[in-house]
Amino acid sequence: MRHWLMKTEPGEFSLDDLKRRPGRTAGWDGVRNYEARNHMRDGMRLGDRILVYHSSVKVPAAVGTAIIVREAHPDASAWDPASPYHDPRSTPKRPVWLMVEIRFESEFARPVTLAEMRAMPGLKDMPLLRRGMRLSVQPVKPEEFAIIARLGGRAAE
DNA sequence: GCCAACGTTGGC
DNA sequence: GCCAACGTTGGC
Repeated sequence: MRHWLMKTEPGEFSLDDLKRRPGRTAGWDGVRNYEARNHMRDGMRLGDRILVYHSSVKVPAAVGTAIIVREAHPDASAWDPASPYHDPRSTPKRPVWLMVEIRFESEFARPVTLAEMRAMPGLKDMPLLRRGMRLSVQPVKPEEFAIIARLGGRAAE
């Protein structure tokens, strides 16, 4: 089992939104970056654990966890002209963009802020902490996942 | 194929 | 709101 971090702007879609969905699941559509797509396609497998991270907010933070419940499949929003994620290069015959489906697992007792992560020696190699890192789907080491889960007030398992 | 210009991301 | 960093685009 691998571990990942997925960014989302809570104004668009938050961990709370995920929790309120029927079945507490959601398709993670709208990823329009090749490296992120390739992580979903080549790396993510059923049961992998996700850190859900809220970006573009006053206090950016990891707020909880989720699990992959469906592996990469075509992202239909790409060929929907009405979607903000529309990309005419992608068609049902030749999909360019992919999505996974995730299910809510836990909400941290308290958010683990970016500043807090920067202060933890055990997290210093996380891509998230690198200057200018914008990748919205990133691999996370099991140790890093455990540290963050513990900071958030949740047993690491 | 190079690379400058441009648009976007996202912390601060 | 600023702006650094990055990915993408398009002229050549």
